[in-house]
Amino acid sequence: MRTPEHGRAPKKPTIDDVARLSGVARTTVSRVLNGGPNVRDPVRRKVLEAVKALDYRVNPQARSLAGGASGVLALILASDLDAEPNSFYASALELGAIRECLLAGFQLITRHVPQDDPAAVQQLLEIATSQRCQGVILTPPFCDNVDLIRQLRTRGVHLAAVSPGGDGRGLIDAVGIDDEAGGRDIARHLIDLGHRRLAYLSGIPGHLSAKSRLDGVRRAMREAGLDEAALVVEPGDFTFRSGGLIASRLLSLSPRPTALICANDDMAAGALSVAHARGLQVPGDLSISGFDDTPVSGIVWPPLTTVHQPLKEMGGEAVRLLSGRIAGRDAGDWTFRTLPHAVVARESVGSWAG
Amino acid sequence: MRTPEHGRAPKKPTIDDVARLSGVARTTVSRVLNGGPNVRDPVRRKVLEAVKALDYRVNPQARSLAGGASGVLALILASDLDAEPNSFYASALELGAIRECLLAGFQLITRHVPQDDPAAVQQLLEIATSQRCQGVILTPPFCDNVDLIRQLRTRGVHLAAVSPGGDGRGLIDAVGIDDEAGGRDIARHLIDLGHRRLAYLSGIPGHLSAKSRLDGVRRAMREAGLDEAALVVEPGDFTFRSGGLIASRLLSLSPRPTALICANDDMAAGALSVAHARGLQVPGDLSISGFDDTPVSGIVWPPLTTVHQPLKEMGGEAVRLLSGRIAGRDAGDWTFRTLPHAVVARESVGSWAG
DNA sequence: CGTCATTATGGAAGCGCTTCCAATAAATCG
DNA sequence: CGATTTATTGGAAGCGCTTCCATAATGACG
Repeated sequence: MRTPEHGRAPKKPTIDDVARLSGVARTTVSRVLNGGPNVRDPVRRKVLEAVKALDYRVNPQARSLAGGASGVLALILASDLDAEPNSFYASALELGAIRECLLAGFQLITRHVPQDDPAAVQQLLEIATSQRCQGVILTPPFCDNVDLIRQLRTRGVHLAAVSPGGDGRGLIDAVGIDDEAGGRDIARHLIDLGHRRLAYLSGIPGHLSAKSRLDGVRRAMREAGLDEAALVVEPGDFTFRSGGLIASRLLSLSPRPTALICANDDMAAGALSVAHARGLQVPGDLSISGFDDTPVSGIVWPPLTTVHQPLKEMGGEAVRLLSGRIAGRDAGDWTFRTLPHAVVARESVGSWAG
Repeated sequence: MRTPEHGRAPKKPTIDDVARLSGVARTTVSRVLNGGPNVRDPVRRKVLEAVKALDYRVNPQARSLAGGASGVLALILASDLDAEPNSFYASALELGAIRECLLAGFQLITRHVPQDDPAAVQQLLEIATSQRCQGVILTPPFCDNVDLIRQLRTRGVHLAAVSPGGDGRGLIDAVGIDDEAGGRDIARHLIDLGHRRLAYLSGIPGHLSAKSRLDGVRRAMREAGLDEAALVVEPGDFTFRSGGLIASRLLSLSPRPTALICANDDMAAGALSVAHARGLQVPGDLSISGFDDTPVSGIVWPPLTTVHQPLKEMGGEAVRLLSGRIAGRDAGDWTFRTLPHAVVARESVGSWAG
C-alpha cells in the first residue's frame, strides 16, 4: 500500500523540513503559511524561499486534524443516483460553488439525494456527520425542511440555502431570486403578447419557491384583469418526461391553452417535443416558456423564452454565506440575498391574436 | 472559529471513547473498524455495540493522516470554469465514478481544466499534489498526453484513463468503447439507409478516440465501396456552438451532404438547430447523427440517432481500476477494458433515396 | 501436562499540522 | 536609560487515528 510498483511515491517534504531549511521554528512556518501576524519580513521571505525550494505543500489532512476544522462543505442536490445525470441546474449551482470554494480554501462535496425517500433526512445527516462537514448547502426541497435544518444545526453544522420557500427565509442564510416576481414577469410577458388561455406546468409539490412562481403567475393574471381560476395547473416533477406527459394532456383539452408556462427548462423541452410530435408550430400554434435559462433553453428548437436565474452566482453566494458564518465574521440574523432575474425572450413564445 | 453561535458543535466521540466503553484497547477497536483479522466474535460484538451506542464515526482526516493514504481520487475533465456548466458527458462520468467511490470508500474530487491552456499540465499536477490524490482519472484529451502521465507517475499518483487514443492504451489502465467500431457502425447505418454524401463534424484535434471514430467512418465507406476522399471533414470542438457553425458552412455546399455525422451529441444538437433555422426537414432533407447518447439526444427534436456509450459504467470502471492498483491487488500490465457501444436509432436519421 | 506454534490483544510511537503559552527581542516612554 | 509594553519567535502538547512490536491467551500435539 505504501509502494506502488511504478513511480516510487517520493517522500513529501513536511513543515519541519521547511523549518529546518529556513532555520526557524515550526511554529513560525505555520504562521507564515497561514498569514498570521507578527512575522518580520526577512523571516517571512526566508520561509517562503524554503517552501519554494522544497516544493512544499501543506498536508490538508494534517491541517484539518490539528486545526479541528475539516474544511469540507457539502452541496445537497435533490435527485437520484440512478436517474439521469446532473441536470444543468445542478451543474451550474455546483460550478459556482466550486469556484468559490477554491477561493475560500474549502473543499466541496456534492451529493445527490433522492427527494421523496423517507430516509433522505437520515442519509443527509449521515453525509454531514461522516464527512465532518463544516457547512451544508441545501437546495429545494430540502431547504424547506424545517426538521432537517434543526437536526443539522444540532450537529453543529453551518447551513445555507438556495431558493428556500417563504418559511425557510427566516430560518437560514439563503440566496435566491424573487420567484414570485419571476413568475409574474413571465406571465405578464405572455399576457402582453395576447395570450389568455394559460396553463402552468408545475414542479414537485414540496418545492416552495416554484410555488411562489405560480403565485406570481396568478398575480399577473389578476393584475391584467383575467380570471385566475381559468389558469390550468398541472403538477409535474421538473423532468423532461413529466413535461411531455403533462403537455400531452393539456393539448388534448379544448379549447386548448395557447401558452404553457413551465416550472423549469427541462419540462419546457418535454412539452416542446410533444408539440413537435403533434405537428404544432411553436410559437405559431402554441407558446412555451421555461424557467432557469439553463443551456437546455438554447439547445432545443425553437430556443426557449425563459426566466434567467443566475445559478452560478447563487452557488457561489451560498458558499460565501457559509464561509462567513464559519469564520464567525457574520453573526446575528439570517441573511437572504436576492439576486436579479430576467425574462429572456427567445423564439418559443410568440404573440397570440386569437 | 471553534464555537458557532448556533448549535454548540457537540464534541464528537473518538475511537478512545469507543475503546473505553467497550473495555478493549484502541488498537482492537481500530481492527474491528477496519475489518482486520484476529478479533474474536464476542469482542467484535462488544465494540460494535459501543460504536452504535456512541453513534461513533471515524474521523476521515485522522485516518488519512495516520494511515498515510488520503483516500482522495480526482476526476479530471477538460473544459473551462467560465464556459457552460458540465456537459452531460462529464456529468455521467462523474456520477458513475462517485457511485463507485462511495462503495470503495474513496472520496472523489472533480476538476475542470481548460484543455488548450499551456498551463493545464501544471494545474493538473498542482491539483494532484496539493490534494494529495492517490489516484487520478484522466479523460480526453489529457489521457493522451504522455508527458502528463509520466509526470503524475513520478509524483507517485496512480492513474486511469477514460477513452484514451491508440497510444495511451499501452501506458495506462483504461476503459472505453471501441471507438473505431462505433464510427464504423454509425456510418454503415447511414450508408445502409442510402446516404452517399456524408460529412463528419469532428471534435478537437488532440482527441484521439474521436479520431478513431473518424477512422471508423472512413473504413465503413471503403467497405461500402465508396470513395472515402468524398467525406467532408470539418474540425470543431465538441460544443453546441461549433456544431452550428460547421453545419452552416456544410449546408451551403453544393451539392450539400445528405447526412452529418457528429463527434458528439452537443454538436449534433447545434447542427440540428441550424437545420431548423434554414427550414430543412430532419430527417427528410438532412440526416444528423450524434455520439454518446447523452440526455441531449432525447431532448432535441427530432430525437437524435446516436451511438450509445455506457458513460456511467465507464466512470465506475475507472475508479475500480484505480482502486485495484492502489490496493496493490492488480499488478503488472496495464488493462484496457472495452465496454459495449450501440447505435441507437431515433428520428434524426432517415433513409435517402436521392 | 509441558512445549511450541498460533491467534488475540494491548502499549506506544508517530502521521504533519495548529495553537497555547512561555521566552525573548524590539520598541516605547516617563 | 531602566521599566514597561508590545511585537516576534520557539517549545511542547495534542488532534484522532493506524501500525509496529511486544505480550498474553489459546490451541495443537506427543
